[in-house]
Amino acid sequence: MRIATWNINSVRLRLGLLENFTSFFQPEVLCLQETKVQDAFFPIKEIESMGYKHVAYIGQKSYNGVAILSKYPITGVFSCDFYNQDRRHIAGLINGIEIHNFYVPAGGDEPDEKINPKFKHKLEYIKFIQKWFLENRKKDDKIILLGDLNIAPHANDVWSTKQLKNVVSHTLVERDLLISLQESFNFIDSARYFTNMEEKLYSWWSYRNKDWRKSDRGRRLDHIWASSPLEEKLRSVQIIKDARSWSKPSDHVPLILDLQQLD
DNA sequence: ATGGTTGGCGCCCAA
Repeated sequence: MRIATWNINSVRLRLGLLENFTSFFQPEVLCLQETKVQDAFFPIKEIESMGYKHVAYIGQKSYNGVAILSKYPITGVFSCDFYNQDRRHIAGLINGIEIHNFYVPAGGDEPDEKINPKFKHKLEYIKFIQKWFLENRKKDDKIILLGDLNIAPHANDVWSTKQLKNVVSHTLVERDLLISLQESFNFIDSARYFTNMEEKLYSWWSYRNKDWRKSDRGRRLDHIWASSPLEEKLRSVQIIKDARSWSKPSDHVPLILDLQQLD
């Protein structure tokens, strides 16, 4: 089974790119973040015509919004309001795996929770996710946790760990919280499972860099984690870097995880 | 140290 995640930064604006991506890479399951559309206006017909007959989505006007597009049935769909009314989470069961799609708050500019409520929100959001999994799920459940987690946890998940140490997404408090969430539930960081820690890995390049490929000031903000019962099923991970140079791109590129056919 | 760009919406906010 091929599972992908992509912060698409407006699903309606990028239906053409979505069509190109899905027809070329053929993910059976695709999780989107920042759909930026209310449910009444979600482009369900267009997405069904791309082959995704099972779609779960929850959105709001202008901001946030998440969706799961699937070629297999989705059951038990739910969304947690972890903190406020933001539409940042949707989950469902597909082929025996519970898939959790997250859009973690970006956290604003100032990495100080005393003066920046957005940063406080972000830290609390990660703690909330951790608490929820520890209280509601077991480590031997088959779970995929993926999405735009808006944190680059390791030194080589950013272009310069020194220059970004006080930049929201790579501060020590964020990195520690994300790694704590991962380790407390024995989640496997699938991209790092297949690529050693010394190698740079990015999934996001700012719109503000004129020549993003040349400067290559990226960050790995998007993740696909698997619970330990899925370890033997992990086959490969791809980060579709070329997507950043498509016409009218998202600032995030898709990640793809291939799992061995599940029985 | 600063500013750079994008999307959605509506005359600015969030990223």
